Amino acid sequence: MQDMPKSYDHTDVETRLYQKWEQNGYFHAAPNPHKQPYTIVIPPPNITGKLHMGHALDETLQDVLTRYKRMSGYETLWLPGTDHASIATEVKIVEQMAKEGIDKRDIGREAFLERAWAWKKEYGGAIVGQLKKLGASCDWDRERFTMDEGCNKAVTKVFCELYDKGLIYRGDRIINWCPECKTALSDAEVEYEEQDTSLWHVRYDAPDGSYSITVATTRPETILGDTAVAVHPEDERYAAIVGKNVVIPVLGREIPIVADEYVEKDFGTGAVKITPAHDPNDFEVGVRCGLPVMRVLSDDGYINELGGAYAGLTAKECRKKLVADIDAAGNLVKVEPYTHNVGTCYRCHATVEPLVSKQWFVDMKPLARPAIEAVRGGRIRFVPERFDKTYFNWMENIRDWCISRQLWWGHRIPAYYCDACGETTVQPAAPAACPKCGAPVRQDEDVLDTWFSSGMWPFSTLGFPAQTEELKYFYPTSTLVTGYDIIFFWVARMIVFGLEAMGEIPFDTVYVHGIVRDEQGRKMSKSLGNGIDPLEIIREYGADSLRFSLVSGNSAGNDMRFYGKKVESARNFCNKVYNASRFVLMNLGEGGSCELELSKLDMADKWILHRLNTVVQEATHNLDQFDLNLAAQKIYDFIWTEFCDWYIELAKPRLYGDDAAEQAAVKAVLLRVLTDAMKLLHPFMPFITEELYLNLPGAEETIMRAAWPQYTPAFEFPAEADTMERMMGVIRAIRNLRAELNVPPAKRAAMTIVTAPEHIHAFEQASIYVMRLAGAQSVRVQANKAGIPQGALSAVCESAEVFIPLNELIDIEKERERIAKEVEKARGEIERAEGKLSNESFVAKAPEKIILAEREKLEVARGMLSKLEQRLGELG
RNA sequence: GGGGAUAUAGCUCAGCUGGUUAGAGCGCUUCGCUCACAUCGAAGAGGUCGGGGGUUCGAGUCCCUCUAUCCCCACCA
Repeated sequence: MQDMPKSYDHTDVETRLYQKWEQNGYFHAAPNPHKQPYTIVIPPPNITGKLHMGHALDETLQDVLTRYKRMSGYETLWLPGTDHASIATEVKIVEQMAKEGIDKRDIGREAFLERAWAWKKEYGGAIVGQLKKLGASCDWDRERFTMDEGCNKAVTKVFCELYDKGLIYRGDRIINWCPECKTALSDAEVEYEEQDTSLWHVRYDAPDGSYSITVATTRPETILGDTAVAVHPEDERYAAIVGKNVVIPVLGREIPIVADEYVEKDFGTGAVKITPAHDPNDFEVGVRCGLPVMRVLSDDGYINELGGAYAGLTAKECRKKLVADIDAAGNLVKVEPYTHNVGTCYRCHATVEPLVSKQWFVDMKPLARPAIEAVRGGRIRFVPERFDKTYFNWMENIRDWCISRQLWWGHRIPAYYCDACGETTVQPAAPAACPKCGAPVRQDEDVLDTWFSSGMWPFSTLGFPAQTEELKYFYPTSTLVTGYDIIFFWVARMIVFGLEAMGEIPFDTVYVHGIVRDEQGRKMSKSLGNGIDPLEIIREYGADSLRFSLVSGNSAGNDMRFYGKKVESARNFCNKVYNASRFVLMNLGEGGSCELELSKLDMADKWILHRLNTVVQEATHNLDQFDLNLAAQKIYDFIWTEFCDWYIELAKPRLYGDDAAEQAAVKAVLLRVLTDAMKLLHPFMPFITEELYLNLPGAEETIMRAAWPQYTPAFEFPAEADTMERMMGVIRAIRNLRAELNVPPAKRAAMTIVTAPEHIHAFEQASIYVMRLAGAQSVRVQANKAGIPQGALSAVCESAEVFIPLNELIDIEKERERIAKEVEKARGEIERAEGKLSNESFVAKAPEKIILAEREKLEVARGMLSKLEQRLGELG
């Protein structure tokens, strides 16, 4: 123990332990005799090959719960979300391809996949390594739970089942198209951002010029695809010309004027140009009015051959040129500035183009109903509760979900087309030939939305559709931890698919957290460059510090800011914990372990054990309620303030004394409290607690499998704890007096404590503490003021008055000021309590307990006031 | 347009089912390197809990309202 350095070296400990844990398999589920399943499922975050703060928060919260549950005797299974079809990994892979000079258009899909798998594993593995540095205990080595094996089967199976039920269909709809990624997107994947654009007003004239109609648009380039102009059926202004034609300016094409309820009479000119191929509302109008669909934009964002003279231009170029041409033709009525919400791709942030396209869709309404019911009926609970509103709001207004993607990464759609007869076959395994005509078939080139497959995570990772042992044992799982930004993408879909495929909820609790922002409260983002690399923080301050700072000081569901100072203070706490252990180990001496004998305990021992009991109960309760921050705060305060600042100091006089029995008792208490404190702290700070725990006598193989501290009835010492608190009050009062009057710390004095007769005995016993902690040379306890030297300083506190004969040090003016301040305080308190007690309805209606407490407070304050006033009188 | 959140010490935030003289960390002031720890210890200053109503014996905590800021969803060209 002598060779323990003075300050804690997290680098050494964390590096050593994480290697050891990996070797010993401690990162994996611990065996447990009770066989109570408890599973935490982790999300497929946007892994970029690099850990970011969002992950760190996610993983930390999950791991805190996992470790706590494990120590409480539950079996835990922590599934990695990192190997799934996460989008950003694909980005990484595409980057890799670019580096190797591979163009994804040039290579065959199968060949690509093979290489991509290899990269995927490499990058995924790197992430898991980083998570382990954070202390996160995930089961990466379960190869069969990876996407290509188990998950693909699950996804295919569910897809086919939904298809057979008619809930998945293929058709031409308006979808969101990302011209950058060249794929369709679901509504959820579109992010709207406000952009300053213009509103162009364009006049469409009658073929013979006898009438005209003006429409406004934010996307003039879509004029190329106009197939009608619409007005409201009851709009008298246009009633006469409905059914007639107008000519599209510049292009010269004639289109009809139609009437549809969708148009609002009072907005703009009351007339709208209709482009069914490029706007969802226009598409609907087109269906109702039987309009042709004319798509003028290609997949990569260029105007196609239907654009005539404009073909080959980008949408942006086309807009500029067409507007100029319309202006030249005299049909541009006006241009006004306009702010408009423009949809962008949540992945690449390119402006998405709504366009008509043949895609696969899920009919969500029938699937949403049971999913809503599961939450409404309380079978699934959101923590904090308010997020169920977000969930309902989305689920109740859900629309068909576009699930096909033209990406390179993902589960391939199990649909097979026959070019000969046009038959489509949907089944899990590829048919050898077309079941209808026997001709060869080809599989759909598209893959599924990553969130479609992620939605099956709770059971696809457990082997579904095979009825594996894991599936039977762990499904339904219990707790899901994720950020609120992922509720729609993932949580809602898991609930839907869980109920659909398994007939059971996937988990019973969704613990929702906020996002980590930078010091200014801004979202961390690549473009701002304000992201903070968790690994750098770990390197500098340690994983334990990072974890603790992420868990403490903020409540569930709320965003948090990342502060370097906060991590620093967590680091300081590590050092504190380390040094407290160092102190205990240095003093345990040879032989180590000592039995805790209740009969030998001193007042201070009983106090700290009593407090330990309370903290164990409260922290356990907080953890069960998912109030992780409250648990962390209580454990922190207990260790730092009560154990380190008070108990260790209280222990010293007896530890350094010559009474062997006393020493043994103190050592036993120190050991017990420290051991339990390490266990309580372990979920929050896994590395340092493991390290220190293993050094303690009586430690088991690892703290991870140690039992969570329990409430111990034998440690209930309310009376002694109360006396101890009183003594602490006395010590504080003396310290205050010494500090305020600038009494030199070295100046020790013979003090006299005057207190009520019933406290004399206990206070006498505790006098060694006053000597040690308040700088007393000797302490006398008595019920009256006999024998106290004239003009001694006096410190007044709730249960006693302490006299200190340091007459020569007295500065009358200062002392008067100090006492006046205290008098003020006491008077305030008396006024408050009297006010309450003189209120008849308070006395009549408030609970007995509260009234008694108020009377007690009043009593104490009055006692203090009279002593203080008397003292003031003595000072003249 | 619909839904939600937040407003508490200089800063960042806690405060569980209404009852403490309203807490923490950082910052600030004054002391102190006493043999676990200066990544420390001791003492202290600092808040009419956004404004206004209401319920209650009692409200930071419940209800209404106003103001400010933020988020999500939907979206009228």
